[in-house]
Amino acid sequence: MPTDTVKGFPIPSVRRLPLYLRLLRELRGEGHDSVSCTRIAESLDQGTVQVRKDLAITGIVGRPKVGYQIPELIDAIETFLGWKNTRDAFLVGAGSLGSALLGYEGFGDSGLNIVAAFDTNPEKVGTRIHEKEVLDWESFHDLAHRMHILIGILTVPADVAQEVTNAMILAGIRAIWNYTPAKLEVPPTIVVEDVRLSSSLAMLSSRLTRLLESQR
Amino acid sequence: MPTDTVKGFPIPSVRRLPLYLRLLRELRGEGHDSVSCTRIAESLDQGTVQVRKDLAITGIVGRPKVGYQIPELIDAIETFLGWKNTRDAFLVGAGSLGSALLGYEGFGDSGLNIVAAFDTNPEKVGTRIHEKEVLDWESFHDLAHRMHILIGILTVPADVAQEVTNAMILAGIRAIWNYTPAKLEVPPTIVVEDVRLSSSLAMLSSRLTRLLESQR
DNA sequence: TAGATTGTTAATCGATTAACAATC
DNA sequence: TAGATTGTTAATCGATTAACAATC
Repeated sequence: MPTDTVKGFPIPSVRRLPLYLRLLRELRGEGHDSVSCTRIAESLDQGTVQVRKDLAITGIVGRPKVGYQIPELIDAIETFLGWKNTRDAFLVGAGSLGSALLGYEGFGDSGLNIVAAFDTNPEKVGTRIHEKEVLDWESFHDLAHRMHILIGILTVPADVAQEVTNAMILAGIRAIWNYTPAKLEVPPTIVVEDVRLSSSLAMLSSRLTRLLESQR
Repeated sequence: MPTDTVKGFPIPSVRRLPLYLRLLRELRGEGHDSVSCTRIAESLDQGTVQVRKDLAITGIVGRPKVGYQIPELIDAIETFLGWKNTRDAFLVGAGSLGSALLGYEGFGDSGLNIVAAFDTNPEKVGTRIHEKEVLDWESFHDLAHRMHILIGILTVPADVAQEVTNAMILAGIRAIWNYTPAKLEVPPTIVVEDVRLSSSLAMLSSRLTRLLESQR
C-alpha cells in the first residue's frame, strides 16, 4: 500500500484522546497503576466498547482481568498525538483572541509552546503580551525558517486570513490552527485545523432556543 | 408526538449553518439578491446536496431555476439559531481565556452579548477588561436572576468547574458554554456545549505527526 | 418548450453499539 | 477453575452522497 493511501483514524476517536489523557494523568497523580475500561467509561460517561476502540488506535494492548497500565497508556496516547515533546509555534495576529491564547497556560499539557506573536500594527510590535514578544510580521519569514517552526496559529481578521496563510506556507509552516472563520485554500501537504467558535455557539443557542420554545 | 420526543436536527448540519450565514451576509453586502446551491457549494467547497439538506432544516424553500432569496435565507438561518435578537450572557472566570472572550468582537454577529465578567479574585473585581466590568462572583446569583440571564460562559480552572456550574444553574442559567476540560454533570433541562480546544489541538498535532513521519 | 435547479428517495459510508469469543 | 476484562466480529444508527423526479 503506497504511503499516501494510508487509512486515517476515526476523527471522533482522535478528538476524544485528550479526554482520556487528562483522566489518566489525574489517576496517575492519585497513585493508581492500572485502570480498566469500565472505570474510564464510568468517569467519562461513555460506553466501554468505545473506550477500547478509541484506545486501540494508539496501538496499546490491555490485559484481560487487569486492564491497562496507566504509564504505558499515557505514553501511547502522547506518542500518537505527537505530544511527547512540545512543539514550538508562532502566533499571527495579536488581537484580543490572539492575546488570550498567548496567556493561556494549558497548552503545555498538549505539547504546544507558543514562542512569539506577530502583528503588523506598529503600536503592538515591540511590546510583550503575557511575557511573549510581539514581533513585526515582516520578520516572520526569516524567523520561522531559522527556528524551523512548523505550527502557525492564525488569529488575524478574516479578510487577510488567506494572504497570511500563503505567507506562512512559504515560510515553512506545515500546520495551521485557524481561529478565523475563513475557509483556507492550501496544498494537500499542509494541515489545517479550523476552530470555528461560531459552530459551537450555533449548537448552544439553537438548543437553548428549542428548549425555551418547548416550554412556552 | 410528545414534545420531549421531538427529533433533533443533524449536528453537523447545525454546525455548518454559521458558515452559510457568513457567506450569505457577504453576498448581500455585494448587492446580490438570490443564490443557488451550486454557487454556495463552490464557495464553501462542499457538495450541493449537502447544502440543500443543511438549509432545509431551517424550513426554507428555494425556487427551481432561481435558487434562494438571500434575505429570506439569512432570516431563516438567524431564526433557527436564535440569533435574530442578541442574547445577554455572563462570563465566569476572568483569566486569560476569559479576558480574550470579553474582548472578542465577533460574537455580536452570532447573537451573543457578554454583559459582564465575574471572578473571586479581589484584585480583579472592580476592574474593567475590554470595557466590561469584572464583578464579584458573590453577586452573580442576584444579578443573573434580576437580569434574566440565561447563558453562562465558563472559563474557570477545571477543578472548580462543577461547583461554579451548580451555582450557575441555581441562579437561573439555562445554557453553559464550557471552555474548561471538565465533564459537567447537569440536569437534562440544561444545555451544555463543550469547546474542547485540546480536541482540536489533538487533530492538528496528530495529523502533523503522521505527515512528518510519512516524509522520513 | 428546454434546461437549470430544487427536493426527495435510495445507496453508501463511517461511527457507534451489541454480541460473543479469547485470555489472563 | 471461574470470572472479569480485553479484543473482535456483526448489527445498528446516523450522516453523506448518488440518482432521479418535480418544477419554475
